[in-house]
Amino acid sequence: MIGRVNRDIEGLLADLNSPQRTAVSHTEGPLLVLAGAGSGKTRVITRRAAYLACTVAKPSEVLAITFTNKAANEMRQRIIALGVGREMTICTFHALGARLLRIYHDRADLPANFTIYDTDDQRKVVKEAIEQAGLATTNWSPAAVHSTISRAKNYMQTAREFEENATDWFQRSMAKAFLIYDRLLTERGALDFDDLLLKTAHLLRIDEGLRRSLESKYRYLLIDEYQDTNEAQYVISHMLTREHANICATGDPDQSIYGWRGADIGNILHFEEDYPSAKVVRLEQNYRSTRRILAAADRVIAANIHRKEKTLWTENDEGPRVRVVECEDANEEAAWIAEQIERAARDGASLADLAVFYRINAMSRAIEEALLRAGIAYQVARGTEFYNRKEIKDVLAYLRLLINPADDIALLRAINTPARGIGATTIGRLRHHAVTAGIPLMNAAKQADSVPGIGRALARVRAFAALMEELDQLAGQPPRFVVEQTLRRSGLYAELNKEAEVTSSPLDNVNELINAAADFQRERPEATLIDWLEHTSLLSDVDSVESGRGAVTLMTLHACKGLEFPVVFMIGLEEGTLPFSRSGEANRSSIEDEEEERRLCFVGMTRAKRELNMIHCRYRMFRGVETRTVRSDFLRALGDDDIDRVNLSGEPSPHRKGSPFRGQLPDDIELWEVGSLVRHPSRGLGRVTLLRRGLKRTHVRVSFQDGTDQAWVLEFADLTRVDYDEVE
DNA sequence: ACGCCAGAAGTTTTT
DNA sequence: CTTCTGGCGT
Repeated sequence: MIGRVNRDIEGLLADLNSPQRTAVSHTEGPLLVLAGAGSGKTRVITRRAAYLACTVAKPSEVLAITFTNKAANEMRQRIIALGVGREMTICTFHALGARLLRIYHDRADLPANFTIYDTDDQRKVVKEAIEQAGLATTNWSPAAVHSTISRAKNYMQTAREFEENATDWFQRSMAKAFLIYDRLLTERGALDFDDLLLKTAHLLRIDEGLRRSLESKYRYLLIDEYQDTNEAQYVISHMLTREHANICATGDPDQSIYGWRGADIGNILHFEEDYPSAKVVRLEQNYRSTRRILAAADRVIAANIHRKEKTLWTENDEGPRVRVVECEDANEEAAWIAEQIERAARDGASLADLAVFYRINAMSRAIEEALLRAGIAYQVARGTEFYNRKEIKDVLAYLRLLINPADDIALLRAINTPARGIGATTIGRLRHHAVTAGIPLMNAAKQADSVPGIGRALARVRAFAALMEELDQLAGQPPRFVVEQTLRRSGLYAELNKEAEVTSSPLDNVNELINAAADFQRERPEATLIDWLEHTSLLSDVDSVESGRGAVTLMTLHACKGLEFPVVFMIGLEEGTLPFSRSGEANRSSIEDEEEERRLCFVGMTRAKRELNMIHCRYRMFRGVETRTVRSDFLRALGDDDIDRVNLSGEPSPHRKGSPFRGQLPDDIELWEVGSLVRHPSRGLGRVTLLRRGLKRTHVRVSFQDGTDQAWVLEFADLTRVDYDEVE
């Protein structure tokens, strides 16, 4: 027996390089693995988890936290393949939070059946909160308020604290909405995504007994993508390792791309200060990409100032040159990619080897159309989209209401879908009754008899309440069965069948939902409806990506993190798109934002194993208007040597001298000052109100004659200075 | 109560 | 170019 285990341990270390081996065999105490792109990090983590389970720990004592469910599943498969039991806990921070809060709900002061609200639901609640706070939704966009709330929660700031820190009317109003938002969630027994982390972190802080017992249960903690953890996740990981300090963080500061949602790159940069006894291992040998790809990626990332120097090297061959392609517009871009893919396929490549990355989801459309036209199979990494479909949300609303009758958002969706003749007036009356009695809408519906003025609708509301009670009898059955019965008994199925003469896709989708429930049940035979709903709420976009499906993969640059493909196409290498900036808010794009964009570009480039194509268009549609673009500064960083530059649009390059779009400061820049008169081709005459010379760019703000303001990066603004005497 | 139409509004990235 | 909203008509 001992002999066998020893052989296994040998096997776990056998084909690793020296730093990898150090990381895998380090068992006790804090460990930081700074793993450059393609340096075999996944291999190290899985081996290390298995190594722990073969030497110092029981599998159930190892907790591994990954960034996505997909990563968790793959890791689990690999560990099982290494011959280690299935008892290891491998999940995302959010899933861990959901699980702990579900088990220890009474300590966390939550109902056992709490619902997890998705972005859509969260926004609806925010909207209600804004209204109840007496603010106008015209001035206070739910999306903006929501993102402020979310940001605060990511920093573990409660609504109360937010209120205490509010200095002006604007912040006090925001605090008001925040407080109401949280109250509404509580009333409905609902948590948002941020709460899953926040409440878990809070629980571990206040309940020392629980913290201790969890810490000793999970004696070894592994956290992947540590550079993308936020404050709440940081607290959770520290609470779980306070005494044994067996924390292994892996990540790469150069791949930190979630700062906008509260991720703090400082967590990984200051790991050694948090754990002075930390062992630090650097993985710098890249096994993934060709030398040329690596060199190109390095040239891009090297421009970041706030950075720990790191040298990635490889023994791989040089490979073909990186290609930079200029297209006329998005259609040409898409057509060219389709053509390249066709050719690659003819040459024997598998479609699964090819991927297209873009900065924003909206950019997938043109590519999809071109691939469709060419008859090329593709998959878009947008797993959550399926669950955002109307017909799917309709079914889920019933299920959520079954689990949690206090979920008013779910009731409002289900009560008149399919149409039962319960309209706005009746719902208004139910609402009023619910608010007066301080009860959820579902209870109000059950007491419809005592709702004043309900009239003819009484019978209909009663029928709905009866339906829910009938379904409630089934709620303990396996998910698949409940889904099916809900579809049948609610009348949704009949409705979709009727519609199917026009479009069958909604019907197909709900059937797909039944399959999804069945699959889940097969994976976890003991799973309840609650488990399945939780699972569906925590799905992420990449989770739907399957390798080996024989299809080209389309995804955002954020979604591609952690993956690799032999051939990569990156599109939209244009200022404003990559790096992304919101138009008219040039003054908001800070150095930090710009560096994060550069890291995003770096992440995309380092996914490529053999061929990397970076494409930019001279024109791109923006809100239905064809807009002139400027090549991304990231392409300039690549230089000209050793790069294949392809120009598909035969026309003269627009970047010649004299063009206002050349991305250079105007020749007479020294004459520009605040107060200068300038002319813009479409906006007319204006006056410079701000001129700020940054490290790399000059920002300018202009106030026009019509009273409007506009901010630009001067290099890219189509402005010319006008002398006073010209104007008179 | 519900469907249709016109007008406005809005687009990062995600658990 | 879409997607959502709100108002109006049936």
